[in-house]
Amino acid sequence: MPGKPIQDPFPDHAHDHDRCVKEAFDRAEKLFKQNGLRLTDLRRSVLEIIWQSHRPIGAYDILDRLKDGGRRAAPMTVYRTLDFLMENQLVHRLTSQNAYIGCDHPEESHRGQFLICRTCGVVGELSDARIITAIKETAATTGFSVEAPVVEVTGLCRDCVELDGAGRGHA
Amino acid sequence: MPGKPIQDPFPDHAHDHDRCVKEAFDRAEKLFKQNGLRLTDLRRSVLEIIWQSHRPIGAYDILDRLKDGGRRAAPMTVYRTLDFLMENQLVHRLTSQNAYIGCDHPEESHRGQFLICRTCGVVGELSDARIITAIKETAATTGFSVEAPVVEVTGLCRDCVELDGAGRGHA
DNA sequence: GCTTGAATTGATATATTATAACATTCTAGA
DNA sequence: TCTAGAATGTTATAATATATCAATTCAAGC
Repeated sequence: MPGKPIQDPFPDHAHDHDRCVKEAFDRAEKLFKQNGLRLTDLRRSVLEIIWQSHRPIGAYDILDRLKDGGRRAAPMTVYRTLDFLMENQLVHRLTSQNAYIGCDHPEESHRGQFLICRTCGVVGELSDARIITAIKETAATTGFSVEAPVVEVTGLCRDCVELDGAGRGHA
Repeated sequence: MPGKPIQDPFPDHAHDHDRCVKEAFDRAEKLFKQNGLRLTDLRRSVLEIIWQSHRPIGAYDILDRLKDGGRRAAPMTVYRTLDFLMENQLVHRLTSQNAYIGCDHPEESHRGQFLICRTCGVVGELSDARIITAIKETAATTGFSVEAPVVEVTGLCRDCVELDGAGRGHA
């Protein structure tokens, strides 16, 4: 069994998730400092909730967890915070899931392409030039100029393929 | 100015839309006959409403038009009918728009890739093997097995690019 | 420290999209 | 004609998202 490559976009079921979270916060803090943004308690909490797993989470689930954490909150609270985090590329919205996922490279402006495991729910983000090129060139044959490609792919992740889609929970 | 190629997936702003509608119905009738499905008044009406333009239409807008047409209807009526039409590939759902669009090749089981013009709202459907291949192969590098790729691309269509995004209404 | 304006958050209401559950009607075939 | 299954009607509600205005907090300059 080969280990997970360094640059593998898809989190292994047995990876060190605490490290993911720590790195996500480090990146966020750096980004906020650089851009003069405020990393408020609310934003920090929402980001933390989103990074509790590699599964997309819905706005109302985020809301519930905020309340569990003792914070007064309404839907607007969550949506506003999500909008802010998305503007700064710390979070992406998966339109096919009505749910939100953390992004591990907020520095670069991008939309990303997402692999969503049907069984375990884990999401991996790609940034593949070949996919984008194929879309742009195909679109161009009909004169269409691409601005915002949405690519969200459901299927089975490496680990769930091995389990033949039996599935099991994990971070 | 070159004319629109025969197989162009993107409808020209000045195309003969009556012909689109007629052909859509011909295809639907053929499909229903072949598969022993019932092309009821309701299904026919919904299909007709959807084909009134090449722009995606929301379920509640369909509902309104059904009512305008003198039909009693509730949201369920529309959603059930949409589900049926989607099962039979006569209609696709655009997840990024929460809206529905007619499909001109229901014979083949497929998901399609969509070009959505930000300005005029018109949608063109692609079936490009290269895009799918790029997605599958990239996914495979991380062991991910693709089942249902969602590709929805917003941008500017040929006509709106020429107008520099000024836009104007049409079928 | 104080003031002030902008950013952030709170709070209330409502819009939009979609599904659940059960009743009734229609239709094709025995 | 009868009947079973398909289709539609009906009512209620869930799930997702936005609009609006008020209150609070924060950072910068005085």
